[in-house]
Amino acid sequence: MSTIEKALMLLEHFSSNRPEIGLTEFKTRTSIDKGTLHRHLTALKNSGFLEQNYLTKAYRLGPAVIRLAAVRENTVPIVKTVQYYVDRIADNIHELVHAALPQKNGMSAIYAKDGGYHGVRVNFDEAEILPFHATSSGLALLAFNDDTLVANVLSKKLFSFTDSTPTDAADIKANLETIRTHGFAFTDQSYEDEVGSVAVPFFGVKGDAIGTLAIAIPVSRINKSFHETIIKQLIVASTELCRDLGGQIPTNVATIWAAKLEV
Amino acid sequence: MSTIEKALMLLEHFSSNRPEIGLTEFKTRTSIDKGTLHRHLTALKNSGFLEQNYLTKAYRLGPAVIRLAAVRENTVPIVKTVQYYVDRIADNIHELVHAALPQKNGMSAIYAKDGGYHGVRVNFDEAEILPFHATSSGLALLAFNDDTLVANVLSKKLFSFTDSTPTDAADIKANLETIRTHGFAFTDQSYEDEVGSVAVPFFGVKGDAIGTLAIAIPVSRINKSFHETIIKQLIVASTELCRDLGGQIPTNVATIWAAKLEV
DNA sequence: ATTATTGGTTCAAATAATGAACCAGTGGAA
DNA sequence: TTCCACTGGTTCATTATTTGAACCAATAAT
Repeated sequence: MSTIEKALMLLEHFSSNRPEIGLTEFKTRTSIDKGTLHRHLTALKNSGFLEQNYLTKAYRLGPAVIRLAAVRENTVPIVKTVQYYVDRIADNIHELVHAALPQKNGMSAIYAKDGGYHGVRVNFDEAEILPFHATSSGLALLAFNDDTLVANVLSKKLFSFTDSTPTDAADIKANLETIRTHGFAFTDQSYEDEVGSVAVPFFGVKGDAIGTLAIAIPVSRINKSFHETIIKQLIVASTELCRDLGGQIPTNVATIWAAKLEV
Repeated sequence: MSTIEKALMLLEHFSSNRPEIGLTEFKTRTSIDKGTLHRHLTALKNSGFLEQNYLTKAYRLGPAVIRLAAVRENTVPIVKTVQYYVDRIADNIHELVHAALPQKNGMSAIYAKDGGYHGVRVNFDEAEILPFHATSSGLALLAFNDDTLVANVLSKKLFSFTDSTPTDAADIKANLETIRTHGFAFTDQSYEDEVGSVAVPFFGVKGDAIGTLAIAIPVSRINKSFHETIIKQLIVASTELCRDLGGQIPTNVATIWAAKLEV
């Protein structure tokens, strides 16, 4: 792996829950040598990707990422486009809805809205990395993306987050096949206890999954008819979203989805 | 310079006006060897910072920057905070207002609003790099930031964008001194012909300039009383913005600004 | 006063980056 | 069809950078 990739991997450790990370914490999290780490962090700082809390010396993300995101969003306005649909679904079904994009080691929610007025809520950390194998977003993306990504993900150690996290590569492969025939993915407490989720992919110009729309619900509130409602909402939204983004829904997926909507 | 920094410098070439760049175009723009370039671009692609147009093979910014910007904005919500003030000023004075943050080689507008209903408008490319020495944003930031940044900027070749671009280091140093005593910066067609601009800094926790609020106007519409109005608006907004961000206005600046507002 | 913990630095050894020359595919132009 | 020019991409010996164990300095805790 190149030095560049090693350095950029460091940025993956930041999330809304962990906005600042010191040198020593990086060392424990990555088991990279302190000298090397310091050099990399300094390089990222010099490039504006990190800045340092001048009191604690801990590193946090810098202003360069703001500029780049603005350019990216001007080029491919996914976030802006996605917001409309997430809001709409959240308002309709009164649950936590989010859209996520694939990153190197999992999905990252780029926008979320909790349309709920329930006592029990799903806790959600925006911009956290959601592992591919344990979340409906991740599985939905894997199922409709390159096989190379699947192979890559399954070749690594699959961490177990709850008692229900699937960690067997063969099981997951079989599940992906099921997801492909159903046109959506769902999980039952595979990432967090008491939380289930449903996700559909949305597609890019090549007809490959470029992101997902998903809903997370306390398992206590899931039942069959609600499940069906959710899936229909997701399918309709993803279809419109693909149109907005100039993406192409693969014909077999389009057929499956059309059938789901008729029921 | 480290390999990491060299690779990350490549990302600076992207802007809203130039969202996709191919290998050969990179080569002409950077005069880095093609082999090296390809390795770097691939590393950035593997890390999610770039992706490739599958038809043209040109590179564009990838989804990783979206996630990082979301984390950064959750940590330090500058963009969101700044929008309110930019909008307010734009609505008041009916001109093009923007807020900018320092990057490695210049300022980058993170938000802009054109409050104008004029026939003549200032053209503006969001997320473009605005050179420190030729724009009021850049000068305002230099004047109220570290001397090391100033030295760094002035040590490089100062490109001339118009006949009025200041390119003499001594002249600029003198101008920065003036800016410090006035509490704001202005330029007259130093970056684009027919366009003048005024900028004030806003400050971080250490009392150092961390960004700027600025207004760009066709020179034909500038006159003394309008100039004064603009400066007052900028000063008030920056003061409130610093409060919102937990920043500290250096006492000497606060004194100068207070005097300006009384006139 | 002592120890543990933080961030940061050094320099020989190990490794990865470099770049000139190469290959392969595509789109005209003769 | 053939040729040329222009893409993006690859190779491998040479070269330069990265690496990491040991070190330093400053601060916080005992």
